[in-house]
Amino acid sequence: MDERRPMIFIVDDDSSVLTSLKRLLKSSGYNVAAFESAREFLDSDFNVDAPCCLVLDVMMPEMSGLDLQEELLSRNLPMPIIFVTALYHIPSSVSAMKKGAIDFLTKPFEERDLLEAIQTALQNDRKRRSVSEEFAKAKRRVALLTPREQEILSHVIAGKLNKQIAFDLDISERTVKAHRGQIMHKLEADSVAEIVRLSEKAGIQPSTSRGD
Amino acid sequence: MDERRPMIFIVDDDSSVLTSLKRLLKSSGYNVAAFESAREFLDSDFNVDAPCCLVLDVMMPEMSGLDLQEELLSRNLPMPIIFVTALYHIPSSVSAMKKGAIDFLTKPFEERDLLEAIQTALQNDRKRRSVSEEFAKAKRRVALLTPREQEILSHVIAGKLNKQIAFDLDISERTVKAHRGQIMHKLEADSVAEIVRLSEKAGIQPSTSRGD
DNA sequence: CGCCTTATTGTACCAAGGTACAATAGACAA
DNA sequence: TTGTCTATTGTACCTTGGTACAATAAGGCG
Repeated sequence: MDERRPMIFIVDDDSSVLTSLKRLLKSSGYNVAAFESAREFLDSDFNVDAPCCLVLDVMMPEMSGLDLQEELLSRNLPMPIIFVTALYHIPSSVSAMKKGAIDFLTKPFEERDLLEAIQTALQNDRKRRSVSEEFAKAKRRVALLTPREQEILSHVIAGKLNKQIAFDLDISERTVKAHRGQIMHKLEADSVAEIVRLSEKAGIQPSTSRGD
Repeated sequence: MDERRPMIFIVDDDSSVLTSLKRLLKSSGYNVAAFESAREFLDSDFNVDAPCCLVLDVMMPEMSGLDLQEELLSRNLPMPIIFVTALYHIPSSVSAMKKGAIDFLTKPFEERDLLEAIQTALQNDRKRRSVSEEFAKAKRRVALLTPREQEILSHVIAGKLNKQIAFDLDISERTVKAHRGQIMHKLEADSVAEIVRLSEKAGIQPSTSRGD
């Protein structure tokens, strides 16, 4: 369970708010990086290898907090966002929440609420990271297989007999066995059950009777 | 893909709003049931077997829309909710969204926005129903197995050899084979891959080497 | 041109899964 | 008590999976 210290990014065009938030979060034990604009944040290296989240002001010149959220989504850069705003505009808050924001706090807000939201956000990010790591690991494993082996794999996890696979691919049963041996070895698995689960995590679809 | 006609529930203490919403939604082709209070709705038979959602007013005497949302959640009665409100209160909207509301519309709202939200809500409900039906189906299948058979099953989907299962449970390999045959037959499966997938859907955990 | 990877196949053998044809024993209900 | 369900086990046999011992052939690369 060794884990890097969580990192909180803050983006707010009001430098006094930025400073006080920074102080608050640092004193709460977080690593903090503060930015005065969305652009500045986007140009930074926010793709850190630690659980993180973004505390984001809504109203900012040039690129608003909502724009930044949109930008991160379209670039497929997952980042839990906690909005803070002095603007009381329900459609904004609803839109932000629909797009996955963790919370939407109106200034002035309780420190406790922000810290709680951050806890939630970090927990989300940890979860997302672990799921995505699981997925990547499974993909890496499967990537060790040759295309032909992956083809055989999709038949194996469909529960087909070697005989059937051989027929489907028009090769000998012996060849299927050879590939299958390679698959089990490369995936470091020693049962069909294991490779079924691994394949599911990797998103491999079982072949449907007809050649896929 | 035969499916019952979607059902929209409306709860609003303002009977004129209720009437006009009812008319709008009926004319859009939905079945509609309207209620003047949360309590009335809760006392009704809203557990229909069709995709549905709830259009819910926030401000109501006795039990507010948010209270009703909370009540449904705590009773584990899933129902996509679209809030409509004349109250401009961001924390309410954020809270509602955090608790899974589909949308939170402020009056007056565009008909189009409501209809779109309803589309989304119904799509959500269809998805939820299909997932939950898949789950129930898998559970029903597994429920056909005797406790002992389920025990064997958890070992089988862990990828264990009959020999190992026999050792773990201190029975003969022949007995394991007998149970295994029963399992395959009752689950109408003809490969380990199939029962691994079925078991996953049913939430059966593979046994960890030690007797579970 | 050799070397490596990949795909293919063969023979032979053993281990594992599955089943047909059984029997025994306990629990529980009609 | 009798019958059914469940769990258990045995013997014998066949199928399937897996592997050890290979060999052949095509394609890419230094």
